Amino acid sequence: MDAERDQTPRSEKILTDLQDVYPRLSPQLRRAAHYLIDRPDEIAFTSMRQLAERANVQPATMVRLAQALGFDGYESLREPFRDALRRQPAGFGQRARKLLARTSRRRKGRALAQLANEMVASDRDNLSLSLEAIGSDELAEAAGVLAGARRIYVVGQRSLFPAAFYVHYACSMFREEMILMDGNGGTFADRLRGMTDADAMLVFSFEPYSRGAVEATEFAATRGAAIVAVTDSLVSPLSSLTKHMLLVGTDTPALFKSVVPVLSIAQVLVAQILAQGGQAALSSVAESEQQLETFGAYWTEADRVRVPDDAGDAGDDSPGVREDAASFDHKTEQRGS
Amino acid sequence: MDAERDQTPRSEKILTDLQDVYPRLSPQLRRAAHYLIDRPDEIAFTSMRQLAERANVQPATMVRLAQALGFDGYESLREPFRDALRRQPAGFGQRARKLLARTSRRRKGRALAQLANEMVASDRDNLSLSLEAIGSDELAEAAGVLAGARRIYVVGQRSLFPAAFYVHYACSMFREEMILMDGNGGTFADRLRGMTDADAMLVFSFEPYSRGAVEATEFAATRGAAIVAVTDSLVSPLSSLTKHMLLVGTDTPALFKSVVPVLSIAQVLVAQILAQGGQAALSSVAESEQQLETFGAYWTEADRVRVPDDAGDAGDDSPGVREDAASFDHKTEQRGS
DNA sequence: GAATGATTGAATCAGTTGTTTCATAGGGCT
DNA sequence: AGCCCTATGAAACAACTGATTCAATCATTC
Repeated sequence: MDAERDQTPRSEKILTDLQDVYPRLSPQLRRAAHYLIDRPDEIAFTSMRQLAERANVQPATMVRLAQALGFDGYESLREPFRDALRRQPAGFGQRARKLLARTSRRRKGRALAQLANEMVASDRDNLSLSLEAIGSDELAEAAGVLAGARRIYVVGQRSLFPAAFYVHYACSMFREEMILMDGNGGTFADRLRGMTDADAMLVFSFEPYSRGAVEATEFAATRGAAIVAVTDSLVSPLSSLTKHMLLVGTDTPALFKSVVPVLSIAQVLVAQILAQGGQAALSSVAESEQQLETFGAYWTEADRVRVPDDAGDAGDDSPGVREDAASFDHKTEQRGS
Repeated sequence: MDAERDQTPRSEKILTDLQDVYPRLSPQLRRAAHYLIDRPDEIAFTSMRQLAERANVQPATMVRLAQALGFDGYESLREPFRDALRRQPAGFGQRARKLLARTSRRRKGRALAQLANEMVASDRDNLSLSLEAIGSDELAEAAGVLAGARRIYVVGQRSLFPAAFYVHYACSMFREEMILMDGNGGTFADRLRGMTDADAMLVFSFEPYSRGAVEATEFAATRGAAIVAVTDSLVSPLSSLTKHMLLVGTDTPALFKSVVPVLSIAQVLVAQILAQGGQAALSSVAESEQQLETFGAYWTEADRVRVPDDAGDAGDDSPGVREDAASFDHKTEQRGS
């Protein structure tokens, strides 16, 4: 009884079993299992229906999943998770680490580990500081300017190209007339043609300020376009060109500056532009996603290689599927790959 | 560490409050309170009726006790105790839903400001959770694998292309044989030619997993290349293909998933690859930067626009900045430097 | 192309949930 | 005694719980 009290809670075993059985589950059951695997602790508190809703699954599917795992029903599946949570509120990370860790700890790893911790910690700090410094009002105003523009030109070079790309990509899901200023084939400046004062430019630039970004912004200023600049200093070359300047921090223990705060702000901008687009924007997103889906851009569960016989795909462990789960054996379907 | 960011859960406060109020309670309420004080964690899971039975009290008494403490009812009294046990920070999904409902209200600017705050807040949470979940040891090991490879193929599509681009860009500053898998001109797969088991692949992929990323990873696996996958689930299609899987969170109140944690991890990886490159890598960075500078890639102070005709003063320090920056004054002081 | 069987969605079930209501019981006060 | 007010118990409530059933759908095989 109390043999397994210390080490491995029953819930852990269930989760590993779940992963083993996963490839043999039906699509709908997979979706349920997927959610359960990602958020194991939810099941302890959440009711079947709520959980099903969050996993985009019929309520009954949760029961079926539980039964497929050899339990009587949802309630008995939930019990172990409650127990596990009751005795020790350990971190979600512990589990992932346990599952994946085959680490032989090195001495050298210590310094690296500390670097990792410090970098992430400073990103955390930067995030809150940046938003606080900018002020959400100003942010909303900048987003409003962008949302109201005819076209939005997005500029970001080198390490800030990711931010520009992200904004362009995300906004293109619900909005036309997004222009990303990449330098593909040396056509950087060409894109600026046709810019008017009805347009807006969103520019990301940190020190050292890349020439292209600055010049593009200057050009936009002469055309009378509204400019929103995400930059790192009040005396950045962009500051004299715009009323909407969003200052973000970049401090990090690492050699390169951190782009995390920029991307966070970029995401907020996108969300606010989206919000100002109203219902039309939302349905545009849905439409875009659906289009991508029918286009086959996404990998689907149907593409997963199914293992007909016993074979743990998770690795060399072969932790042994619980015998109750043997009820999957008859489901030996192999889909077209 | 700061993983214990809840220094004082609300549930603790409730318990001390309970003890304070205790003497003023009626006999029946005391009995209920007594049981609650002795077994505080029971309330998180047990139903009102069951709890009442164990405490030898009427079911309604539990409600009355909750109300006596200032809560709406048993449910709202239970919430803090559940939160305390919960591993993840309080309900992302819940917050998102609340936010969505709120957005439809008339005070739009208010909602936008709150959206910004909550997005950044959840990014913050995601950062620490992700690093904790991954574990710095594993992170260092993954970086070691990449650093030791002959070539590094970097894969990331759609919203995760920023991460791939960043890693490629940053690592190219100190390392050769970096290959970014962009789809420029439809040449996505072509880049994989020549991959051997001496190489490594760094792939970013979240749900919905883009087909190209998965297929590229599968190909790399057949070639025997080392694979480091940054993904969002233990049952992601990449999980069966690699030993080095780095799990990161993506929760955000906004419509799109957050890429911030991914980029943070990407930065850490870059820093660690750089660190393992030693002095040679460092000087490579310096060299690269210098080369960029002489190449004129960066804007310099000498390039600052002088105000030619209007508003007389054309001082070379920072003439145009002043008046525009006046509107930012209050922000400046908050931020410090 | 029809037949088969697994898989799914919707409706439905009895039981339980948290909460409210109401009537009774108790105890202090004039 | 009377009255008033709180405390308590019991019942009723609507909403929700987990679970079951059945028809429709899908993919596969003959």
